[in-house]
Amino acid sequence: MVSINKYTLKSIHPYNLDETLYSGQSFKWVSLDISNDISDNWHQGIIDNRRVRLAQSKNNIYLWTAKKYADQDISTVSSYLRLDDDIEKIYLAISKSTYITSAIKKYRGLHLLRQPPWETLVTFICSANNNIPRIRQLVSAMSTKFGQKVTDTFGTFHLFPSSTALYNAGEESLRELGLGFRAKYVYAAAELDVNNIINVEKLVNKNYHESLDKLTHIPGVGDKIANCVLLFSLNKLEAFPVDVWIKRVLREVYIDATLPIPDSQIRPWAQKEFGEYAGYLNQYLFHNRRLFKSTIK
DNA sequence: ATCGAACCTCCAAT
DNA sequence: AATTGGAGGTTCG
Repeated sequence: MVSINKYTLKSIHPYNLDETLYSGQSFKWVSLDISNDISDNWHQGIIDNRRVRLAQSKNNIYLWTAKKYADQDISTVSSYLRLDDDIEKIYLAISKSTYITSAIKKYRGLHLLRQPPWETLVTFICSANNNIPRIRQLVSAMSTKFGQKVTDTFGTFHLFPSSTALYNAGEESLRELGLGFRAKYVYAAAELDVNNIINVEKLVNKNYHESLDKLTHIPGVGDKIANCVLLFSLNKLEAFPVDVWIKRVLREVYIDATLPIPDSQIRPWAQKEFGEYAGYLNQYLFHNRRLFKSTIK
């Protein structure tokens, strides 16, 4: 009989688990239809090689896992959720407009994640010219087909496939999963990683600009996707992905005829304007503007 | 240098 | 019921 328990991860800073897990940084969390003494709103996901269940009540994050793995999982989850970010200090640094202070107020506790670099890279290559349900579908299909099968106390599941697994899979079978033109790019990224030419896992030790340069040398990875990888997995809080939503909100709030900035200069302009935590500001701008889309396009 | 179009696929909106 | 347009972008001409 395996012992399963719920563990508490105390957050000394405000945290909003729901907003964080579904804020377009990760595409593999699912909401469970299970309720128990702790919560009726559990989320299940995989971090590295471990499947975990998380819930929140007040300022406590709850981890539901086998006792045997508790220590390891607490440490993995704390890092993944960035529980140690001094978010109040970050709020002070990025509160540069009434628009952003109102977004912070609405989504207080929304955090960036610290995800595994390789799967973040592949996921965001798959995000190009694509919609969220399909990104989720592709990530799931790649895992089921090419990821290592694992059994835990909750049943069986598949890890996100390694670069070797995707390299061995080949471009054609990735195309068969529905990746389309992105199959070529994922395959190329796997090949560069396998041959030790560009290892995204190793970029965590490099600075922002060197990592950006390396990432954008991967086919299918431009400035936007590279900045997503830098921000969501490589711990570069100054990274600033400029997508259609960010462009929209910046033009609505900051940039206009009196401050004309060409598209190509938006990212460096924003980093200079918003500073070392520009990436956190980006996440709040994005989240706020995207959830507003049903009202105004 | 800069700027559209094309790119795979799926599906919601005509 | 068939067709078109677009989706959290990048590349190619």
